[in-house]
Amino acid sequence: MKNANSIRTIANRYASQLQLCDPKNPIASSLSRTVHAHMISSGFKPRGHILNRLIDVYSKTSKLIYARQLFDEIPQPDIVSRTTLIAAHSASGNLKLARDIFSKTPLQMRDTVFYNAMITAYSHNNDGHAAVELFCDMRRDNFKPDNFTFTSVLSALALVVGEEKQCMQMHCAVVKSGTGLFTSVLNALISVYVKCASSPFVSSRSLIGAARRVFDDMPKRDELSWTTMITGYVKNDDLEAAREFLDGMNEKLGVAWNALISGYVHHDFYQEALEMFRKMLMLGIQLDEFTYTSVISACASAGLFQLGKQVHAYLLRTEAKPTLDFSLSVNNALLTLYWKCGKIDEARVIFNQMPVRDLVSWNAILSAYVSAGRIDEAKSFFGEMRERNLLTWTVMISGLAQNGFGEDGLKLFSQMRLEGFEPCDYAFAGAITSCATLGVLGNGRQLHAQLVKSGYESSLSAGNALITMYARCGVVEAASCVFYTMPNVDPVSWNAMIAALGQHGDGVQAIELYERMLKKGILPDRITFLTVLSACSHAGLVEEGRRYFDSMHGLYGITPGEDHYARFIDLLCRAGKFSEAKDVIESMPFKPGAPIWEALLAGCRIHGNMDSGIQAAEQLFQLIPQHDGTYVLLSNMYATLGRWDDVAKVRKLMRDRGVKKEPGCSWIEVENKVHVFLVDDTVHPEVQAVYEYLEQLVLEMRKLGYAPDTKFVLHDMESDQKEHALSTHSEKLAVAFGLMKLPHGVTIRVLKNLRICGDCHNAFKFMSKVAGREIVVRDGKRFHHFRNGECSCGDYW
DNA sequence: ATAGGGTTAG
Repeated sequence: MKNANSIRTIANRYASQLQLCDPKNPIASSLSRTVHAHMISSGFKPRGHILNRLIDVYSKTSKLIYARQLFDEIPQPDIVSRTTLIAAHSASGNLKLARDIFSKTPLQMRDTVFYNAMITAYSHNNDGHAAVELFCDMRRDNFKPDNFTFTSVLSALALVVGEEKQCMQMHCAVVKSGTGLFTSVLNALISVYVKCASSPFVSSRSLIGAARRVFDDMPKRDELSWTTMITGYVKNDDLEAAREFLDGMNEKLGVAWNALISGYVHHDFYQEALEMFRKMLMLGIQLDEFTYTSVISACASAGLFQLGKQVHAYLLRTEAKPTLDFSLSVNNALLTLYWKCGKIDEARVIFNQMPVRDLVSWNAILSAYVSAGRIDEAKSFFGEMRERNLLTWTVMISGLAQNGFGEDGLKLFSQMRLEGFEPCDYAFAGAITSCATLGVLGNGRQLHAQLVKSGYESSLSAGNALITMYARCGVVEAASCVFYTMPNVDPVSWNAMIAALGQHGDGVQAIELYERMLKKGILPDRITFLTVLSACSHAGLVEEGRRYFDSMHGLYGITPGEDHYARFIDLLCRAGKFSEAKDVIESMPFKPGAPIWEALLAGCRIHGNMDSGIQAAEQLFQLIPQHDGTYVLLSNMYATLGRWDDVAKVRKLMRDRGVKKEPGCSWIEVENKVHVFLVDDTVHPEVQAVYEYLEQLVLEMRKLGYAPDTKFVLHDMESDQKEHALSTHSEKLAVAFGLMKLPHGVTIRVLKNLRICGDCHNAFKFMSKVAGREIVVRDGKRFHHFRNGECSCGDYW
């Protein structure tokens, strides 16, 4: 008897000692260990609620092993200890062990709390379906769900909900169960409605309305209720309603303010975001890492470098000791601020100094190098990365594509898949852009098919990339097909399609499309004008071009940049309006740079306007003496005038100055109508010989009855120094007729790419098919005749 | 309950 009493006293003492082991208490872990040790040394065997309490404390202070040990020593664990351990395993993320205990527990032993623990376990580990399923099992087995059950299952449902019906069913169940007065249940219900509203297959308005009604009918609201509604409106793009709610809140809760600030930032309302930040400061609302990261990110997107730095400085001054997590996210935002404001090296310094870095930090620096076109650094940085995600690959692929490394881009795209990443639509867009820069239609088509197969058919970014790809590969029809079947288009799509038409010489159609865009109420931007001006220039639409140029500032308030002026001048000069072009140059608000003089020189070359041409060339020699294009243009201008001595002089000048001719294309006009594309004439030091040869060919063309306005391509196969690919056609000049329909740039890309592959034969097959014209390739005495993708050979003369 | 990397058009 005495013994039993003393044991009870001891037990009570242990119980109260364990009461002190609140998991929030920093010494809880060691204290519980001490108490437990004392039990063992004094021979006290914990049982019942003391044992459960011990298990609970262990599991909540990340000493799960001890908890499990204790549990395993119990011959027949009661329902409380089982419940406790399920919660413990759930907290450590081990769903399997939790489910083991659950399934080994006989039905007659179970109770509602036990089910609640398992439902919560699923919910916390993001397995919404399992949680909902278990909830159904539980009701089927006649266990009565309580308010905790509903809170758990609703938060699980919020993870997976996709249909309005599910929301309504659960709502009914809540009402019937009589738990519809609990704030926590109703909060969870609101969040179910809100989450469902953001799913793409439902009408968000009616669901957010349902959430609103739940909110309005609540007997008691807490901070969470308000915040859930506010974030709900933010997520459903109704910032005004969110703002109304925030203003209706009595308490000024930082979380709610942060949510709205982030909403403003995501919708590009940077001023509003910053305004709220100022107000928070004024009202003395507690700022936290979320506030700082959002505000710095707002500054980054708005290009407010100084302000962003000030916010950071304020943070360092006021926050006593930011935790590592805190500084991580803020530093990540800071990295973006720096690189978006052009301070790439400074961003790298911050990166190096960061105490902790994560993938976000690495991706930010990768984007920095890519955005600056510093591809070598981007490549080596990418190589250093130990961990990569979809975003990493996407940034690198599109970075390569945009900087002219299409082949590398495609290689990386397939490597990415080999490493087990399913490309998202942005990744596809990058790969498609790679195809566009290479002019490889077959590859592009394949990607298009894969894109559709992966379910990204209606993706905006991929669609826009496809338009450009098809256009650059010479199939405008496919480009317009993509454009007209896209479910959603944006200004980028319009620009891409206008450019596609313009590049193909369909200037009138390009302009018509532009007019249609205006009628739809879409505002042109600076890129629209670049494309429209090029299109006019291409089609010789001087009046229209002038009108559009004037409307830029007059109607749309866009100040023309140097690139716009350059295109306008190009337009005027091609039309022979040199005096007007000079007036424009003089009226420009800035000193003319290289693009302006290049446009002038190009026009002079076409019209044989020697005086202005030389003048422009001299300016260019001063501005960019090593630029090969100037020499080519100048020598072509002399060639147009038949002044072969001067051509030779320019060539000599080029050699003396050590200017290397990049492989590429240029063209001259012979007798006003015949265009000749030259690809890399470095192997012909005597350029005169080439031109004489051309003249001879023109005569031959005439004899053969070709129309005098036919464009043809002169392609030197041998000139590709880096390649081994000396195919059958490699040593001679190849002349291709009938490429009018292929835009200049495409011709270069296709030739270059196929030449790299060493497959000239297929290059011409390809072109004959795409251009829909016949191509004749000279190869010594032999000729190859390409027609509609087929080839026949014969003797030339 | 709130935050921090990306894409497409010239």
